[in-house]
Amino acid sequence: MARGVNKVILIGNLGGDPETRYMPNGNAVCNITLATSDSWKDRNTGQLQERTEWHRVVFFGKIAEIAGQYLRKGSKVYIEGRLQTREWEKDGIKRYTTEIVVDIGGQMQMLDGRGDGGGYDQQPQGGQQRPQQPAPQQQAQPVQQPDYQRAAPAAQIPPEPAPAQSYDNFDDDIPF
Amino acid sequence: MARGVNKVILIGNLGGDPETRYMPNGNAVCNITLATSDSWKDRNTGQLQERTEWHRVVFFGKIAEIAGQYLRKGSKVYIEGRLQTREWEKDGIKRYTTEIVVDIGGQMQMLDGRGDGGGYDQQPQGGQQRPQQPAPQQQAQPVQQPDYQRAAPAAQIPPEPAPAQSYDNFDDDIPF
Amino acid sequence: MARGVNKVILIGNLGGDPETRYMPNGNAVCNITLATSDSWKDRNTGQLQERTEWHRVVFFGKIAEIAGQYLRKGSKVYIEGRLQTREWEKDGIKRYTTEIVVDIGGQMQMLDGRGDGGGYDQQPQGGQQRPQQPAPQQQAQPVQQPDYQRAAPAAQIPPEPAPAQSYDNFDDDIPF
Amino acid sequence: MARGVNKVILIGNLGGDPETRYMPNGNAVCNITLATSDSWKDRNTGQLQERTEWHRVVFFGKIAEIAGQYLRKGSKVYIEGRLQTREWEKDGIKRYTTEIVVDIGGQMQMLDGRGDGGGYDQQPQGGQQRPQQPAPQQQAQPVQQPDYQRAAPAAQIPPEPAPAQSYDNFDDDIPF
DNA sequence: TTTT
DNA sequence: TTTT
Repeated sequence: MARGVNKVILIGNLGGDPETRYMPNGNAVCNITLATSDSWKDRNTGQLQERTEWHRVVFFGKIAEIAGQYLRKGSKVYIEGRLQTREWEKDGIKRYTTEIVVDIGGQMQMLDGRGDGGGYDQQPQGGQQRPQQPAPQQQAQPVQQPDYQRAAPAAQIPPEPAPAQSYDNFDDDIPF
Repeated sequence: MARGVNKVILIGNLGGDPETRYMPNGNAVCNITLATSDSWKDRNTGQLQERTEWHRVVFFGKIAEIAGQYLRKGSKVYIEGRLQTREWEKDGIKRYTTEIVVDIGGQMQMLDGRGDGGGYDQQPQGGQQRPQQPAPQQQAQPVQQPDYQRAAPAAQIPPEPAPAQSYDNFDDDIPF
Repeated sequence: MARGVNKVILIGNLGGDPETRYMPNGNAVCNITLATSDSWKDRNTGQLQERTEWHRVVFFGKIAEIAGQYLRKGSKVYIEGRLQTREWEKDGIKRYTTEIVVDIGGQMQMLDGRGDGGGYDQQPQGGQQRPQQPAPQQQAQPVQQPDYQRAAPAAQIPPEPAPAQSYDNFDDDIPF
Repeated sequence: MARGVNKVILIGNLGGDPETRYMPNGNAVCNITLATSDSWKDRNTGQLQERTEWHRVVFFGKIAEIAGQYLRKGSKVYIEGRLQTREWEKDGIKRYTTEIVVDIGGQMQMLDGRGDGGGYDQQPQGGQQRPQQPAPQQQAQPVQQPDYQRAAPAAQIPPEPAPAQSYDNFDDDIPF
């Protein structure tokens, strides 16, 4: 149940390799940082400005395993998740960090054509090793290039023809 | 698995009561039409123009049951689904209809404060009756105001403090 | 120009009245906090859990004026913006706050049927007064229930007929 | 103004080269077809199924010129637009076609790393020639790899640190 | 810390 | 008609 909508959609590049860890129950958690960039012309100087926004993304569960396996530093990726802010403390001072959580309700889509992470290598990424005991059923699953969050579509789905619209009789009062 | 993203987000009002039917296997299918409206000033005449777009939305599965149960003509609703075009034939002529499919990968959120459909009555909606034999487990589920597609969130969730940003030292070259 | 996508979509309720201020150049800035809620059943205890996520939303420009004018504590609203993290300092310690920025590239949509803020009163909201000198042209604009970000649509817009799909010949291997 | 939300987000590949035409007033219109694919395992046979959905996308205005210039058959692209259904007639029979309209309120983002269309060549695309008389100002604009719909961001935007969350004390009742 |  |  929910009262509200909390949705984040990002397309960006990884600032570093993903970091995957495992919880005591065997569930995976994978962290990445994602850069999205804007550039615009300064109104006064006319100079081209650029600004990069960095996002903290955390994957949970099966999607975390695949993120850790296929993404690499530099990978371009589509992310759909939700905003979540958590509290932490340093030197007795409370701080807050906002993350984009991607779990069963989210989506991840690699955008590097090759089907790899677009990164440096394809070795299973380092970091904390998966505990061997728990959650053996997840290891068994041969994870291919995934989707997540995609139900099987309905029965038929033919392409949709129709003549291109004629705009010849349009006047100035139209679509833009 | 998916190679691509196919997402539709709508907020609008139902043009009529939902129509729910059941497939041979007991699964529910619910159809609604949804109106979204735009208005704008004609560039030439300066007159206020209005245009309503009508969308065909089809729910599948458990979310179809809840849509049929809670939505009514006039209800305001948030919909998240995917585009799908299907072929059909009339008088030997092929036609195509594009619908917004909402199933396990989608979301529905009622936006009428009361928690009912915002519509005329609250009687279980008519139309085809659910077959009594199949899928009895779904009848057992006491469906409250639903969400769908929402995993249990992470552990803590504190409000987030921070002073409002000072914009006093801003010049003209900013956010807009 | 952009290299990436940075989009946030929220539907929630305001935790308090909006706070509007004006920058030296006359541009408005409006801050709100928005709550989105999730509830779910604890897997172990079966108890219903609830968690509220609080979001800091900041409007800029014309949309800030309308947000400040129409939204109130408790208002339900649809927001489309982008994530942005800014640095600030307290007691010599750097902190970071993530906000959802809504400006010309974003959207706001009130979801309280009445067309008012759904809140307590309809008085022009207090807080910092608008400076009288700059940007007088914006005061002149009679702001109705707004949209933003909506181009005039194309010429015609008929409702769309088509027979409902027959699912009678479906087997178990379908849409969900 | 709008009463409702009508948003489509697609990531897919072009089925053919874009077709650009110009309206009498000099405004560009560009049509593409976009494929999004799903694959899933048949529940009964266990076989991998695939289904491609084809979308008709129409760009208007400046974004149409850039789409026509940079996109090619096979290009991967992110699209944000709105649903619109238009009526047309053939043999005295009314038909309806649903398109995704991308104009000033939408967005386009090329996802082929190279910065070209990812397609076959980079020659200015054929089709109807732009009329030389009207809208000369648009020809003057040196269109680079665009964004659209992106306002200049706020003043500062530093990266956001914080220690990675410790999940060691988590039990089974968490994020997924 | 990414990318073009 | 695309892509992997």
